[in-house]
Amino acid sequence: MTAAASKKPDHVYLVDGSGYIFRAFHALPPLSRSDGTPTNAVLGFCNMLLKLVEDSDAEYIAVIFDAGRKTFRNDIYADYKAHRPEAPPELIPQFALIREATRAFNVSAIEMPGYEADDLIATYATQAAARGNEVTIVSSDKDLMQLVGDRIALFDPMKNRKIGEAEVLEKFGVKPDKVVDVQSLAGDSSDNVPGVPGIGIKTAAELINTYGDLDTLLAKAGEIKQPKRRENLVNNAELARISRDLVTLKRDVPVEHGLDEFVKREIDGAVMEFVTKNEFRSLAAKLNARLGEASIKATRAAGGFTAPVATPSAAPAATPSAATAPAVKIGEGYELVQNEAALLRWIEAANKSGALAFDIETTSLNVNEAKLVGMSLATQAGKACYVPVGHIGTTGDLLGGGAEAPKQIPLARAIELLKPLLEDAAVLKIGHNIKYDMAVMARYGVTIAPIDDSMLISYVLEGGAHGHGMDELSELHLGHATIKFGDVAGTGKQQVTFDHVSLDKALAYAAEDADVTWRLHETLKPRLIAERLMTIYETIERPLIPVVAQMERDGVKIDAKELQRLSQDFASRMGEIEREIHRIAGTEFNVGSPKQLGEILFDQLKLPGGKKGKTGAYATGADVLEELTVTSGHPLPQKVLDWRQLSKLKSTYADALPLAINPETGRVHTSFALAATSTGRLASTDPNLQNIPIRTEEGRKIRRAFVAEPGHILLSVDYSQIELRLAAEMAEIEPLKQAFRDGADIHAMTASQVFGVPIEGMDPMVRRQAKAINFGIIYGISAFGLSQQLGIGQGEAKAYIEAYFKRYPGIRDYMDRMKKIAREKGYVETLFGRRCYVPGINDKNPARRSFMERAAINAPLQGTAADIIKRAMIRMPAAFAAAGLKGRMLLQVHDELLFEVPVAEKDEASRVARAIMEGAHLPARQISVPLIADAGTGMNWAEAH
DNA sequence: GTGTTCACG
DNA sequence: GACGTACGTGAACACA
Repeated sequence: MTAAASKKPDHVYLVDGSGYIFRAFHALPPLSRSDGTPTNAVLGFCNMLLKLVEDSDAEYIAVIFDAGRKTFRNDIYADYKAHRPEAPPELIPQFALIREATRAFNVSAIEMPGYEADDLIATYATQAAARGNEVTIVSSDKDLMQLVGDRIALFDPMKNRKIGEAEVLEKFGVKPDKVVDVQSLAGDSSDNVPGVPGIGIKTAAELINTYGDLDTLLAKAGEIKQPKRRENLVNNAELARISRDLVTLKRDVPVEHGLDEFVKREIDGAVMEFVTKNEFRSLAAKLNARLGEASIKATRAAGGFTAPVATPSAAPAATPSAATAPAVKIGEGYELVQNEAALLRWIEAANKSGALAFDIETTSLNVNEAKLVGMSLATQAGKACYVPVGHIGTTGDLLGGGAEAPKQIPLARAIELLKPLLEDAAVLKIGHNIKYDMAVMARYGVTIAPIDDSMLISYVLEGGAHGHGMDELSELHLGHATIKFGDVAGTGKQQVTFDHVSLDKALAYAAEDADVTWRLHETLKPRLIAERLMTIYETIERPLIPVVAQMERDGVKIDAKELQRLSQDFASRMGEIEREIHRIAGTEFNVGSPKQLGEILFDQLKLPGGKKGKTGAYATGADVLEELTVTSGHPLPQKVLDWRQLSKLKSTYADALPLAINPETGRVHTSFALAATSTGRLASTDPNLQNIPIRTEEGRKIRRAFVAEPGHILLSVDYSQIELRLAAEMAEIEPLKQAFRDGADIHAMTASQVFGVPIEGMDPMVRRQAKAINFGIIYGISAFGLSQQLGIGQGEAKAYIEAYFKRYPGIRDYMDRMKKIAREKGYVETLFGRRCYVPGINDKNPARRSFMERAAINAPLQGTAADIIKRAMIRMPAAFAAAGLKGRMLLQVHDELLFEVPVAEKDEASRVARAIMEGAHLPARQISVPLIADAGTGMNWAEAH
């Protein structure tokens, strides 16, 4: 035994497998294998286990599971855990997989019928502590807190923090040995432990601290002053005792396996089979590297090499202390940089390494309002620092306790020192959503280049599979729970801006972000080559960053006065309509409440129909109200529709947009999200300028408030029918392609081909139906969808689709092909090779599956169109410059680009923009139908369109 | 925080 | 044939 030989006691890790799976399942984004089996919790578990095996000082490891729902506690109290809902269906297959994973990692998986995992953990922890071992229980279950002691600690793998005596005291208000007493009184609604009514944790702790323990308290319950509390305690003493039996963990379970069986074993090749089967690509890469390393070491050792083997990470791994295990690497050893000498050392290190991860902290997520508070740098995994430049001390409470502004390098000086590095062409700057850092730093006169972006790399690799925020990716690829912003700056009303955060907290948070960014880059960048996605990243996503950043910075001019006039007009008309609605309904109610409206329409007025959705509320959407106008002839639904339109226009646009005007520039600066959609499109937020009204006359009034500077005009250039053209191309619909080449009326042609009517003198209704079919093709047509769109029966819709397929067999082939590819690979591809993941394509729920199938059909079309306009955007600034144009590109709305150009440039700018857009696919791809872009100009956006 | 509704492509 | 639908977004509001 090693225990006797070494001074340090052996370290035993007991992992609460059942607890982990529930928490990981809810904390991690949904992921699944290409056969549809969900795997998010399994991947989280594997990452956690790997870290434990590789990075901790564990001598013994076991994972403990619940064997079944029924335990001896049900004999004590039949309702124990009775309220527990059934596990969600996506979780169920993961239980078995996690046991499988445990064995694949060569770790003991322990369970025992009749006992909960918690009891087994209590038993083993007690045994191990008794023989002098140190015990870490990996779990965030508060029920295990009663076990904490000198030799036993908890480690919360989701929050990545140790739970010792201090944390238990914080949670329960008592030391670990009294936790049971507090729980017996307070009860636990999630486990259905009754406790004493009216007593929560706060009160329970107060009582136990006064009386010492539960028995003494119950014996002296009569002395308690508060009458209600006294009565409850006296009457429910037995309930408290039963509760105690329920929450007290059994430390003497007659276990079948001894601690010695848990001795840590090395991971071997068996694990690869498991991770491959479950399609854990980045984990496989990590394991491959480690297994390779291990086998090299073994070979060298066998060959008698005596020289030390160099490891890739230069820093020797520190021996993990009990306080921080098992997450030793991320989050440790960061440096707070408060003087120039220290900063210069980091700059030198970055120059040497040729790359640095860079991240800034500011007072706002909004680029234009953000003030720089600090910068963090990482120059290798685990080597990171934080440079505060704008901290203004902490705000104290009423008793004081606030702190003075801390020592830091003056902002201007820090920027002066860092600017050459950030602009150095020989040093790669890696950021996570670096567009933000670039935009803020640009305001301080720094132009960051060259760049890489770990968020966009992740987006190119796995767009549509999950989100790409740093927190989520850290969990996914590094198995590390990052410190959350709310953890350092507070949440809700107490949240403060980062300049008020204390330096120690700021260091831990900010330096970790740079460290994690570095590691994500290290993990993900090589995959771009391995998975043949480097081209998408290097020719589309990365070059788009500065282009979009410039558009955001330029912003668009808005006529606030005009919007205020519109708002007043809308308000007065809404008031009139509202009075009429109340008069017709016979009661006053909130027209804006779908619930109240539904009750008025269907319960009170007894209008026909009235379908309740899954939440039990009547549906009152526009389609329902329009239908109701026809079927009932009642005037109310139309009034509500009118009111809703005005209400939408007023609150979302007329009132909100003026508030978004930046006082310094006098313009509105949206933010384009580069990694938000599953298809490659951009998304616009804060405010969303991609959904400014245009379809109705009232709505167009809003668009008129988007104006050009004096001496300028707005130029709008949009692709004509781009997705349908791409459908013709990608589905090889020859007649459709020919029609586009001929510049024919595409919908009339479809009508002619499908319904067999001549184009000359065609009924507009017939053309309209054909148009709906053409749109349907892009969306992954369904009989139901088409019937809804056209207001016809499903049978009729089905017949149309059949006719279409018969006429154009290519489209059916295309649809089947996309579904097959999505099922087999989990993603579909655009013409340019962008992957669009379609998770859930193999779902056993047919509704969800159909949904994902239609997404798989649509994504290559929508995504290719997105690729093309992005290529155009990237070329636009240079094309304008080459033509001597001063015009600026302001907005992108999926198939449209909006420019602001000097009046004199009107024609030339239109010509250049159209040429760039129409040739954007070249030379990378040839498309056998022409891409057409139409240009329009005007004093405002409505005129230009 | 979730669901409904509606603005856009 | 099941099951609930056209694809992709973001913001405001009501309600829990």
